[in-house]
Amino acid sequence: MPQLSSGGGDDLGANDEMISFKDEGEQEEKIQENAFTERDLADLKSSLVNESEINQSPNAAAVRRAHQGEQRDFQEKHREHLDGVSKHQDGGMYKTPAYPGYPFLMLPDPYLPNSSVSPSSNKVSVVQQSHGMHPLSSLLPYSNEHFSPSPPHLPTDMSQKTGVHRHQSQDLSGYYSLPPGGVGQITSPMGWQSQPVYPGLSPCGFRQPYSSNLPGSSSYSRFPHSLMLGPSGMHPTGIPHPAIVPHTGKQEHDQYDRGMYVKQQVEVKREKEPKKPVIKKPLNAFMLYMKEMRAKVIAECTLKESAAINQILGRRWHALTREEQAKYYELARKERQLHMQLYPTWSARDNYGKKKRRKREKLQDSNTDNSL
DNA sequence: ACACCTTTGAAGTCG
DNA sequence: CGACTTCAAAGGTGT
Repeated sequence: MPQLSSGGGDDLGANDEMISFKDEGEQEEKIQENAFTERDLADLKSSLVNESEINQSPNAAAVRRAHQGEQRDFQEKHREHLDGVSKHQDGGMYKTPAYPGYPFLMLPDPYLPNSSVSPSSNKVSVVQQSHGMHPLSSLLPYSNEHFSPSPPHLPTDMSQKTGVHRHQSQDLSGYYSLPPGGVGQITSPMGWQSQPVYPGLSPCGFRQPYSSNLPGSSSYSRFPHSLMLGPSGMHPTGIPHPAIVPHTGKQEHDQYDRGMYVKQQVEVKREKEPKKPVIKKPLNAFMLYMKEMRAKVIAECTLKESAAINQILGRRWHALTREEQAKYYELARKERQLHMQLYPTWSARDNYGKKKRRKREKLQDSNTDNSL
């Protein structure tokens, strides 16, 4: 498991099984397509192999359905793909320009092992613009300069655990023009608004039947300026902060993904006294990947159960190359940095006990039992 | 209404 | 320092 945060020693460049895909150009494109198909087939195989173990879970039926759906889908896709490959010259299922609207990945990847990564090598199938705007759009404002100081393969400031200080305005100001006073007027070139930055995009040739699923508000920057937020976590501009959930007793996971504007405005009216907003944890690499890929998996597998989807995504995550994963690790790292910058006093501890209260109570019960 | 499921990774806690 | 726990997203499902 590649851990970029593990001190930079991770030899992301030391690609073992994927090294054979390093060819450039069209050849690589074809090969990557094949790789994708093979990966999916591997997934398919593993799903078949793992079926017995999956059956043991309560979600077995759902998962089985998921796998069957995936299997069916993959088989069809594979068939199509084979046809496509034979016809392929100007792009098959995964055309090169499939990600024209994903600026972040269009950026050079100096933090990747092979900074020579060509645009085509960025054709991470996972990174498609299925949303109105990329969920990680908060990171779009990051400039290349931010990446540059880091070693080609790993940033030196990866040591959040060891050395990252909460205040890194110096660091951040490199790509966020921070006022002396702190995180102020961070202006994003993309804006946080989910403008149809990539209008009509249908990358990867994937159908996008999720318009209802992907409202315009789905991808605001996760961490805009908290300091500018109003009492309800609302940015003065009217843009809510994705990491801040108005405390409504129960945390709304989808607060920022589904009509949160309206929702929050209604709540603002309803709630007269400002309640303490809940600042959520920054998403890790896998969470970012899941967020990105969920819709795709749903489309492919006609699944809805998140548990099953997450299983698939977990397998696909492992099937990713290190380079592909590295992008998400880097995004996650930046999310954490930004989170730290925006909420210097926040700690993950703050949200402890808000979800698994029962477990804790259970533990406490057992403790008290022991003490008795 | 709310916990659970399911995944990985980060961060917190504890011994 | 290692092992363990909790939370982050998501939405169907079960109580």
